[in-house]
Amino acid sequence: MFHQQDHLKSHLPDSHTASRQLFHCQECGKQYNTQLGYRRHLVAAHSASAGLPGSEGPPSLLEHLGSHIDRPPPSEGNNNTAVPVRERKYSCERCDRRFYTRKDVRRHAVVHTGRRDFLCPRCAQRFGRRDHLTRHLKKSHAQESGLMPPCTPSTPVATPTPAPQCPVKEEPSPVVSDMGSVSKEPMEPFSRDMYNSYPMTNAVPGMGHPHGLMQGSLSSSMGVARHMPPQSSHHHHLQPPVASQQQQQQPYSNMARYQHGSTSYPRADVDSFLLDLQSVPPPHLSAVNSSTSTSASPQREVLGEGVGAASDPHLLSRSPAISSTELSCTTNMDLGPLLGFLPFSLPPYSPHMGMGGLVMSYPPATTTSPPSSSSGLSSQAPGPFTFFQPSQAHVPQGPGAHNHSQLPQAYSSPAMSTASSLPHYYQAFQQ
DNA sequence: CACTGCCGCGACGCGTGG
DNA sequence: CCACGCGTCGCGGCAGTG
Repeated sequence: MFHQQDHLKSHLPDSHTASRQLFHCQECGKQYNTQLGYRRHLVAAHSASAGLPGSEGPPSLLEHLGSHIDRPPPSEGNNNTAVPVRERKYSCERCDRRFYTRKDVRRHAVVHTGRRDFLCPRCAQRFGRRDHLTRHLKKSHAQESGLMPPCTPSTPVATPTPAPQCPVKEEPSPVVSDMGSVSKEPMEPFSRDMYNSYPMTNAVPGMGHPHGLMQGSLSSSMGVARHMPPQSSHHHHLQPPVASQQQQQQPYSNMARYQHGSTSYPRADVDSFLLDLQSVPPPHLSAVNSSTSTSASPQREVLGEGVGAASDPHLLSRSPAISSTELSCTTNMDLGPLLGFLPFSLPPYSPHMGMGGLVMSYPPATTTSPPSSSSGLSSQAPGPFTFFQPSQAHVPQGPGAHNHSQLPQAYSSPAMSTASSLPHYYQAFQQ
């Protein structure tokens, strides 16, 4: 709703076209989707330094951040302070940032890897940390889920999936490349190594790198379907100058909007996409996984199967039986792009998802539920969808059954076999 | 020591009032 | 067109637990 016409005008170009202008900070190279954002940045980050010396050129974002972080805290300023100085003895190999604890360093690694293994089952947003996903769910989907924040143990678990988290192991997220641009140096080598195991963009088309997705189905389903008038669909292919440059790293056409700090896809876009998705028969999903997840990307194995697969995620993920059920639904549509995309970026937006393994119980009310069904997806989709599955490990539980014990296997892939038993963070380091 | 989750801060996108 | 305020996300610090 826009009360003024000019508001609508300004809204449209900004929010629904890929061709919108990007604002580039000359000093640090950061990009902004909005002029406001750019201005704020200038004020906050460079107003003071405008006249200051010291800028030896545009520092990378990480370096820039590091400069702040490494700066001794106020109390630390003086060595003579009564308060014992706490030192950050653990430093990041990739950016020299220092942390108080080792675990902080590990967690920090996500910044470099750009990995976002935690996928929101409800909106396809991805997060690099579990707690971020938790927070997101609580804040953004609390009411939707109606029940509660999925994460809460209190959740009545019809389905053994208390945890909404769906670690999607594997896949370099769009952010990664973004990160690379931001933190030039440290990032480069690292990310490369990091993703050796999973070829980034083109190597494995089937993998459905998010980018690919964006270009293909996603873009079409997203912008075109709802936000954009049919004629404007071409916007998705337009590249902002900056974006084009990035495109090498990130195949997405729309990348520009999605990168930059926040990985989150514009909600509106996501919503529309999801809606679109709903309109599409779920079957494609199944098709996808068979083609992509299992074969194309071994790594991206299923995490854990939802309820059905609970007993044996592995089986589920590859189970022919399952696929057969899925196949029954398959259509002839060329879902390649979409499929590829799905696993990484979007969960099938349907109630089914929830049922399957997601921790959260979605309101059954979801209007458009593809016929195929509820039982279907959750149980059947071993493929990409499994990503959405809650690591059922959480559920049943016992102390023994815990993420780490089960998920890893699920994740395991030839390439990452060693990582399988490792915690998420460790996996991030796997090379 | 590892892992998880909460908290606070800073930053950005977006909608809206002036 | 500009500026403000809100909502959300990224990130680091840190406490709790096993």
